[in-house]
Amino acid sequence: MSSSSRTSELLAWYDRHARTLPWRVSPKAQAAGERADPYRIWLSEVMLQQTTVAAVKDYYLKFLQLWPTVEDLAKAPEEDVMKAWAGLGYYSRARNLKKCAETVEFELHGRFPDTEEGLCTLPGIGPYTAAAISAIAFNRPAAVVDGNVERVLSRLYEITTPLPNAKPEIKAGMAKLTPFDRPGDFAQAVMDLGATICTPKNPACVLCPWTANCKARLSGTAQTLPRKLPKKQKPTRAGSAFVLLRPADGAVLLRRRPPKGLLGGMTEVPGTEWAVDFDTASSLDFAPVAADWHKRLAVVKHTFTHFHLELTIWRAPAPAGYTPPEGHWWSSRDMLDDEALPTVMRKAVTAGVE
DNA sequence: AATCCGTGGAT
DNA sequence: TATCCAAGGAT
Repeated sequence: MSSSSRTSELLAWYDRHARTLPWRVSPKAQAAGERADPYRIWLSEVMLQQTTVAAVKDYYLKFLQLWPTVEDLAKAPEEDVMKAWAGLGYYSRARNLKKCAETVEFELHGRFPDTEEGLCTLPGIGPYTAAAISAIAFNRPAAVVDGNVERVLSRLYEITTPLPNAKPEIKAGMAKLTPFDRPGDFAQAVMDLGATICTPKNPACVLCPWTANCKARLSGTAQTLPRKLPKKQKPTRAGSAFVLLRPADGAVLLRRRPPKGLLGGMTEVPGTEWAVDFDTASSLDFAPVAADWHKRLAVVKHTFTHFHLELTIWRAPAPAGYTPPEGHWWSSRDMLDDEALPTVMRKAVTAGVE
């Protein structure tokens, strides 16, 4: 079995089973002359970083409607971009998305680089995304390696070296397999295979176009691959959040988080620091204003990438004559949906007002 | 090199 | 309920 034969078998499978996705130009449409738009491919790839297709779809369509071209996005207020991204997570992606759009529009005459090297210099574009854009949007034979490809190839070649140590070997294997003809379709084919057939648990090997020459399948180890280095457990941090309500209409006091770090640049209700050894008893020392604070019964629980959070929620009506300090503002109930509130803060607001 | 950075669905 | 993990990148 030559690698070129494997390649054509998978492309034939892709011609029949390619998923229909909003950002994808199907093999049939390509045959009819339609070409991928680099802006749309880039936008989808950034959104898809560490994020499921299902979670991305609505955000992608919303972004495309708000900003149909890289010029539109480059000229948009960053605040609007953060609001549109709110809830999707990994908010540095949104800030880098905006920066990248500005670079492409104002320094590169509105055109994305077509090589991996050129793409890699742009904010928010790393080795995976550069290869994906190069292959899918510009038809260049780049070796695209994401989590799906790592899983599929570690099984195909029965690579037992744990990730991430196995990455160079997998990258080399993908480079060997990737054809000069239809490299973008091939990359998407391997990713579709990983997403629909060669899944982490209970892979559907009987449906796989590569089943006959998959080493792990033949030796019965597919389920156990890829191996991964053990990850350390998450500590639990605690803190308090303060939901201050404007007596007249119930508007909620909000403020902006610092531009970098966790939830950087996003909107929040005022709160304490989050720490493992947090002392809830002293919470009110950190309240935005002296008021008639009452602790809510429900504690908001939320899990981030590297820690669990238990957030105690306090509520109070704003004292007479209170005006929001610098960097704070009132958000009326019907405006809350439009704020750049990350999910944990939506939970906090909900727990505070209900 | 190791750590930081969200979220929600599947199991 | 707890864990995994999904089209990773920046520092």
